[in-house]
Amino acid sequence: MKTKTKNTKLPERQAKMYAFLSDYINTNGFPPTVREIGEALDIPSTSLVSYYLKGLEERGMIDRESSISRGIRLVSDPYQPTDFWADSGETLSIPFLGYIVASAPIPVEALTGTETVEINRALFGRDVNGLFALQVQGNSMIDALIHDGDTVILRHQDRVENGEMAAVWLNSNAETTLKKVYYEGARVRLQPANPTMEPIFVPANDVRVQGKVVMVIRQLSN
Amino acid sequence: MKTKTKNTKLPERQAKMYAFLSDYINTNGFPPTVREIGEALDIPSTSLVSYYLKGLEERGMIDRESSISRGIRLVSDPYQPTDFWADSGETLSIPFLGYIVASAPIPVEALTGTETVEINRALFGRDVNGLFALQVQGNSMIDALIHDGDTVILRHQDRVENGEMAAVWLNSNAETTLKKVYYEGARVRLQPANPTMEPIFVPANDVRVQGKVVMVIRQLSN
DNA sequence: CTTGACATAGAACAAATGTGCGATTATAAT
DNA sequence: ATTATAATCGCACATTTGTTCTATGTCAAG
Repeated sequence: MKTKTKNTKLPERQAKMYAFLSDYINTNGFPPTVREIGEALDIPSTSLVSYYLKGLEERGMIDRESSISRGIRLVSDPYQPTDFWADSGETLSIPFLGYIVASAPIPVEALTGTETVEINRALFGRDVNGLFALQVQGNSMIDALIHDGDTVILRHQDRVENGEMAAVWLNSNAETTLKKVYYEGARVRLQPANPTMEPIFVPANDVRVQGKVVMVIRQLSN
Repeated sequence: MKTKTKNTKLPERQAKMYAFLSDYINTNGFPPTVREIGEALDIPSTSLVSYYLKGLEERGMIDRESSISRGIRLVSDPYQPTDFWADSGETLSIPFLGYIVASAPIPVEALTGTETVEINRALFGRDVNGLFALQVQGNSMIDALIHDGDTVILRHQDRVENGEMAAVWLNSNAETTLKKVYYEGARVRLQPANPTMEPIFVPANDVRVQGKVVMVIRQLSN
């Protein structure tokens, strides 16, 4: 029996819509029309798009000018006409999504914050897409050489290469951790960055990669 | 930044129009309509606005999507968000002195020419003097949660406040290490950043502070 | 004065676009 | 089962909006 693979119904659609809006504005420099949104998200009626749009507006995620075409504005976004990641030449503005704690998955959907982390582009490679920043809370990731208060910058992706450090969600343990990931057939080896610590092994279907760790920044007293 | 009149002088009307476009987009998050432009600039006919718009497009100042409403995009608008991290484009060039290894003191002079590490000024406080960067070699500082290859940024000073992380040279041990420093009378307690590890105690005259750790940056596969 | 490029109106038009509303279906609560 | 609520669909409608076409005005060069 086939189902519609809909685990989350309410926020899912809205989140996708917001993502599309953000993406569209980035690439085009102006917001999409109601119909364009519908086409992109397979919403066949314009009124349904309106419906969702109203929802997003009520949540304070977007801002609209009534009756005017393309009158959508992302509230949480300082709308750079050129790029959401605010690639202003030298500096990258990486959205700061919140905190990463061992006891909860990474808040992927909650990209409502206006906060950003300013990093020099020179520190990154050419691919600066999908980056986001989290601040580590607690010392539970000390085996990844990550300290309480550190800022980690990740690239959102659900698959990493062998040996890359990733934020992974362990279903059975119900926790998020930062480890080097090695796929070894049906199981996955999670290797702490600290070479003096032992790896752990979990079934492959138990890990969910939430993003690849690209950088760790520790700011101390200044 | 401001646009200057170049070899081809931009007609007054078009310059004003470009300014208006920029302003409108920054204010509203989406471009204006032909008629809105007309109203703002006292151009009574839409066709005349089109006329100017075409001119701007031919000059490569704007980009348009034909036939779609508000399909205007500024080609080179250096829009700076004034409210956020103003001046976030500022970059600090921190001299890169070389490598820090456990077995040797920190080099005092910059070695190969003028290598620098580019860091965003926003990440630092106001005092940006005496900063220098070192790259950590080896895993000997793992108790400071510092990984092989990490870049540490230090401020050159020979005295730190209690609890601050510093690069210290231990005379008797003949090694450099990164530890939190606590002056306790005649002796100094060197506390690893990793709270699970035990501190070590050394005579006060045995430690030589080489600099205060201001930041740690770990770059991973990108 | 004539010519011709440039600037300007004005209006008509087709397409694009946001909105409203009734009708239908799904979901959850009672 | 029944009811209430949320989700969904279609479609018509009224504007909004970009384009085009014709006509006119300006002004410097020939």
